[in-house]
Amino acid sequence: MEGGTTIDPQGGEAKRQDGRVPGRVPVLLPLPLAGPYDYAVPEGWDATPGTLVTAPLGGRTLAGVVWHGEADGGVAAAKLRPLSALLPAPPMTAPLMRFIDWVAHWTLSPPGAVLRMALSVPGALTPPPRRPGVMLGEGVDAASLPPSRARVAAVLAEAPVPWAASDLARAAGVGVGVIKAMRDAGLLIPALLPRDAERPDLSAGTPPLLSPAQAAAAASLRAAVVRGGSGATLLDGVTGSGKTEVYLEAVAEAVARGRQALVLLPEIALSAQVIARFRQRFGTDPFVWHSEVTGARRRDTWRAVAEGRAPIVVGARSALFLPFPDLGLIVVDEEHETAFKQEDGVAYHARDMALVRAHLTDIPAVLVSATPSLETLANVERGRHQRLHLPERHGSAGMPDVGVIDLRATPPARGHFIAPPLATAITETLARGEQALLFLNRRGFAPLTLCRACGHRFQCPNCTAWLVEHRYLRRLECHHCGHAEPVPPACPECGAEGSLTPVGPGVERIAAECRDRFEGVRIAEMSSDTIHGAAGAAHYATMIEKREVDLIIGTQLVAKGWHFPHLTLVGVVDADLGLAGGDLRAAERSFQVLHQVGGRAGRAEHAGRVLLQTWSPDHAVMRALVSGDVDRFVAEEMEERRAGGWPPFGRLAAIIVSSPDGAVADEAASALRATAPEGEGFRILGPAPAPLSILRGQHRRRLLLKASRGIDVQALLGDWLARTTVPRAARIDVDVDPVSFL
DNA sequence: AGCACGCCGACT
DNA sequence: GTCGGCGTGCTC
Repeated sequence: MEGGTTIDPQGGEAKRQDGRVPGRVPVLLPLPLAGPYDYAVPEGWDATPGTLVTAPLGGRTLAGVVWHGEADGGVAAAKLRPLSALLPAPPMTAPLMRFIDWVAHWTLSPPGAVLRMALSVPGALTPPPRRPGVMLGEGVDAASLPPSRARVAAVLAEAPVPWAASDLARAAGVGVGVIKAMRDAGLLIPALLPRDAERPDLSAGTPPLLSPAQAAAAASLRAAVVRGGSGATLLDGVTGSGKTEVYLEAVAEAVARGRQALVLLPEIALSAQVIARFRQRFGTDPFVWHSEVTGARRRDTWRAVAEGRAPIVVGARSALFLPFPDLGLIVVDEEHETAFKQEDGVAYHARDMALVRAHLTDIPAVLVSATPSLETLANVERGRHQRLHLPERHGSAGMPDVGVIDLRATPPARGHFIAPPLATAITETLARGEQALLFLNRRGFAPLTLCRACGHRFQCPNCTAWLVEHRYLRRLECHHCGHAEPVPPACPECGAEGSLTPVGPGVERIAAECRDRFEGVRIAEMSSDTIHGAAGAAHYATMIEKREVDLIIGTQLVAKGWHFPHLTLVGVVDADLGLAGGDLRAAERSFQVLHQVGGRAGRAEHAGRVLLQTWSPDHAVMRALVSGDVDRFVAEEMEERRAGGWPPFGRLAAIIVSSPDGAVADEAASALRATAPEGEGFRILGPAPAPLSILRGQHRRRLLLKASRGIDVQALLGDWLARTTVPRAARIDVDVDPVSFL
């Protein structure tokens, strides 16, 4: 619709009623600039909002998006440079542009920094070149050819379209060499392959057999998809209650209506087994998106999403910024996982932003978890989310029997970490021919190495952290910055030989202890040090399933995305580990992890057993795990948060000051303290050194804004930071709704 | 984010 | 006398 024009008294340029000036458009570039830049539109070009363009900036040419809203007009017409080109890519939709602005505002990031996440696909903005293939040459007579060439000709006669050489060779049952030779002989002529233009067929899969409870939940979610419009639903139920089947029905409904569905998973849970469930349900692989999808695959996937050819995308948090033209549903599985929180760059929480994108797109969202976050439960209480609760599935083994081992009463022997009751349980389990799992969320052999002669402790040169011994690699590693050094033969401080002592356990050390204690035991050590990629994971899964392993010793990696049918005992080596540090969510998170890893125990016929080694068996987390009274734990935890004004009943934002120079960091932090706003309903806490006060060579200080829910945190922070001048050499990062307090 | 411009140390 | 270190500032 053409807007009428008025005269702009300032600039003298004709301005239409929509605020846009003919021949001038705002363009958002994928850079951390304060906002869009204005460009001149060459005569006859159609540069409506959302159009992907290239534009000159300084000496280079960048891809960007013609933004919505008014051109800023503050830049003189004479200074404008013309757009370089219109990109042959589908335009960005209005809801995605609004989403990008929203995320930028929420996180106090420049909008261009957010756009960068949506355009982080080099090469995808122009269509890929069509790939070469072959067709049958004119007048080629199959009858006159030798047998293998004749078979190729027959295939081409049957389907006279361009074929990729490899596909043709396979179809004809010949080697690619034959195809090549025929092409060289002129029997086959080059022909470009058509572009992928089809949405894959999703009807070949197997619809599941649902329990009545599942069917009811699925019907409810399907109805929400059919109805359209925004609204979030929490789908919860214990492991094995069949949540995945239920939300896959909602996905099925969305794609059956020709729309797209996005399923977000924490990166760690994007295992081959999860992808396989989608394949089984829909008969074809979903489009997968995460940080390790690179190169041509990444480009093709982005393009397929943008062109609407990708009906189902399963991805990690960054998939939230994909350019879906017709998104109909967003599912966030493992909703409680902290891996959804992006810490560096634009600090956003993918679960929360998924709710925003769904709202702005006017489509439903589903949050899925066996142990929902308090944030989500609070939203259910407030009536903002619906809740669908799945009961335990009929005929399933039920919850494992959870017990604590009080380390005060029955401590492990000196230099050991497995207490007698756990050792006994392992022995019994293995004697029955069943498998056991020992969980310890700590990689390496020992988290600290010290010299018995002089007390020297090995510390990271770049971080406030101990170096972790990795015995197989004979290295000391920092788990924060990647620094690594060989284990020295003598103490670097006092020169004593043979005096270095490991302190505390990591999974490697637990494995060593088990090899000593359980004669002939076959151990699988599972951590990010031993499992590389999907193939590695599959290898372990097969080995365990075929019972080539008796004892699994693993980090958090074993907690998710696995099904171990012969596993009946889970031992948690240090159940207190996650509770240290005074983190706001330590108890909640600890409960979630232990609940999840405990869920690995048990098989179809009978419940498994979980043993928690702890120094504080009376802690609320242990009591909740033992009693299985999750509701009570949640209620108590909620009450504590409510009383203290903590999230989800109050709001937090962290202001992180960092500098290579500690004094500069202090100075900047004091400057912020001095200009800190004061008023009703909020407080500024700090500055304090961050628990990891030096990280990757950066000295860090933290301030915390704690506010009641009515406070406009963004406005408060924006104003505060604008008023404050900090030393050049200091960097200020804001993390709204922080998850980590490190 | 790049890229240019701009002032102080080790080289021919 | 220069080459070049990266601090600071700008790009519609």
